[in-house]
Amino acid sequence: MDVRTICLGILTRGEATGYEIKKLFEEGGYQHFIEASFGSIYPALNRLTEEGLVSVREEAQEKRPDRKVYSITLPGRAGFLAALMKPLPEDRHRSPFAFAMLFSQLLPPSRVSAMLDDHVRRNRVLLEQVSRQDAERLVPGERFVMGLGEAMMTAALTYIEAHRTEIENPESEAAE
Amino acid sequence: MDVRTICLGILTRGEATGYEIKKLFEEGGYQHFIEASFGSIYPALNRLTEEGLVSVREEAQEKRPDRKVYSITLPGRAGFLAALMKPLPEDRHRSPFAFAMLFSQLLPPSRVSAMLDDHVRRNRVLLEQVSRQDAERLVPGERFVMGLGEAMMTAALTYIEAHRTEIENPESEAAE
DNA sequence: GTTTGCATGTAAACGGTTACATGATTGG
DNA sequence: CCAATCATGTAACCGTTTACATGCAAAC
Repeated sequence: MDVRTICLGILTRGEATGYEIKKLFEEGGYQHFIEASFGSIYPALNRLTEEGLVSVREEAQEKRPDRKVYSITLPGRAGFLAALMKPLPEDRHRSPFAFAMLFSQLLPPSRVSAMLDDHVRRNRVLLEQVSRQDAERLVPGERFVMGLGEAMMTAALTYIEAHRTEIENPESEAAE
Repeated sequence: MDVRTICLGILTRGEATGYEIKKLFEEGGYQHFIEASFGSIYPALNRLTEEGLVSVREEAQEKRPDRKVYSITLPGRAGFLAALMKPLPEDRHRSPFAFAMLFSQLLPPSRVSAMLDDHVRRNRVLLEQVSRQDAERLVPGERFVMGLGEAMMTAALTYIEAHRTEIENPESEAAE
């Protein structure tokens, strides 16, 4: 799912600036599944404007930099819907953490523990950000996605806590 | 985690051809966390060879194309370890599926159901591939990672089955 | 007879990240 | 005083994907 489509989707919820879109990626509770950087958002928004899928309104502000507020247009809505109607790209979960764990026996146990701690910490932060969202305010789709993220991260944390000793201690023999 | 490092890691387990490395990504039980295409594997292997991190042995075969069997060298092992000792890139879970679900109320219910079915099916295939691995043969790190993948995918499937009706039926009112 | 498996590679295109540039204001 | 927040943007770089090229053998 490219940044253009993502921006379009966010704008179906209401107008926003590039800056606000980025914020949403950081604090909206979607962090687990989507993200984008300024370097991709701003060009995407400009291109969408050229193509007439969004419109801009420039707002001068005092004591704050000027902002460009983007709104989705009718062709934009149609284009977004069309994008969701064709086959979605596959999900991809790229995990340097999991990759590294594959080789735990080559690493000093302290390094393995540090990686586990780090991963657990990160996951907990994400989980908190999800649970901080006010469920009342969300549409069913959002509730569903956040619940899914919560379920997956909770499962990961539970699993890690239950099994980390198996790779932290260079076990000699397992009694099976 | 770039393809170079991934190839290096795989080769710590024993020699392999580019083709076999790709296979491993498809059937090794890591699918959930790592993948790479031929277009990135072959150039990576060539570069690693130039840099002396791996060595090649060319094998002529009858009735099969010739193959290049790669082995990791001592500098290669050192380089790999060094890569795992420095801070890992963050995990990223990019999910066009989750993104689309955010907008379920804009879509025809049949489309939402189809997306859910599709996602469930894909997850089940992945899960099967993981459980097909012979745990006896795996090192602890591998068992850990596959168990983690299993836990996360199972949690996702369970969640989806329990909550899909909430976005499949355009609920009028929720009784909270 | 067509698809699948084996096997390696290249080139172009793509999408995205990172770093840089600018600059005022507010909070710690 | 320094860091963070608000706010937009560009350019270089990077790694990867996609499509293409080649070709035989076995299985269906």
